[in-house]
Amino acid sequence: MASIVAVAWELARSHGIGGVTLHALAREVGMRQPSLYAYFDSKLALFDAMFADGNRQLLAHVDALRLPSDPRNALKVYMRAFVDFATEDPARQALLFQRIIPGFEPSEESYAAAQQFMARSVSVMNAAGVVDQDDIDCLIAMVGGLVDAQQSNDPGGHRWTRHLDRLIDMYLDDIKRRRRRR
Amino acid sequence: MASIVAVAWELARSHGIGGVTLHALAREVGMRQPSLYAYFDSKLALFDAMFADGNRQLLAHVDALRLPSDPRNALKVYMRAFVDFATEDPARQALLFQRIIPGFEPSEESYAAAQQFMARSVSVMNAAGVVDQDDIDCLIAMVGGLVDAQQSNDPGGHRWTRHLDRLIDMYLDDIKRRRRRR
DNA sequence: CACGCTTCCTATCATTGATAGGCAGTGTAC
DNA sequence: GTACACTGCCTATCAATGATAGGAAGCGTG
Repeated sequence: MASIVAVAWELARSHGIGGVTLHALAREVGMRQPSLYAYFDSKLALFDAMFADGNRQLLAHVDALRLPSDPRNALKVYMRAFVDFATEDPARQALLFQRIIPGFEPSEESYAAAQQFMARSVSVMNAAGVVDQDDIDCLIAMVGGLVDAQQSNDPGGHRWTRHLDRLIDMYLDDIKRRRRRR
Repeated sequence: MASIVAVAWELARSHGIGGVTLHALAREVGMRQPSLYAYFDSKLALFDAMFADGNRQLLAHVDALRLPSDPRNALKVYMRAFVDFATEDPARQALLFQRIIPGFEPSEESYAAAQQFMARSVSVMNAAGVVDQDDIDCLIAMVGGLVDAQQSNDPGGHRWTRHLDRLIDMYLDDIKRRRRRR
């Protein structure tokens, strides 16, 4: 089952996440299309497994980081790792962070992996002084916006993502400034 | 042809942009599915027409605004109008601003409408002191990130979009500060 | 050996986008 | 007034794709 998911990722990388076909996937793993239904109840179930797998990859990616002791730098390194991960594989990014697949909604179980990554992110943000839910929301939206704009308008480049550190600095400074004002 | 596009938008609103089917669309306009090919060379051509139509709607929406004379407030009102437009109809937002449709790429002609909106946006940003391409990019990414996060995590709400004005202020202030520093 | 379980197969569907070819109505040229 | 062409829509049919039904081969256990 894990190897089927791995082959599915290969297909997604070469033909886009929407170009993954059960017939092609079955051919690639040396089976006939109906046999895949022994492993996945539906095509959406396959995507669900891929979603969970991708989030586990992401978690492993950020857990392998050696974060600087300075919380602000740690946040930068962490977010940079996320941005790199997201822009590295467009198909994966599409499945994990966009609503590309019509009708796809991650299962409770697969969503847990995503929430685990989210919790990890929040702890890094907290350490850097991003504590309020509003600020967490805004920072996430900003980073997501960078990734999205990068992917949509300049795939493979860094016209947007190169501003990541500056935007983080700007936002952290703004938080500090607001805190001082109170 | 315009009326077919209008019906297609209705279908998109009720079943999602991915749920638009040529058979259903034909039924809705009182024809058989193959007859639609007299108006659109393919389903992607239909989406292209919808893309152009949606961008014209957007352009009309922002052109109808009476912008405050203060450039900063004008930018806020303008961006608010955009955010409202984008979050108002998820299906339209998906077609216009996300890469939802596998294989869909707007035609040169339809893309012109999008660029027209972009040019309008840039002029409003310019007036507010957002001049460098880098700053324009970042501001667009931020606003897009808000819309995206809103749509994905809290559709119909305003948990993210309510921070729009504050983020604009923060970014404009940052530009001013950087300018002073030079 | 008989039974049951797993694994994969063949055959077949329904849906959907797309193509081929035809037919009725309408207007125009001669 | 008849022939012709053009427009607008139709029926019939395809190929691709996701999904289901039912069966056969292999394998282990009692």
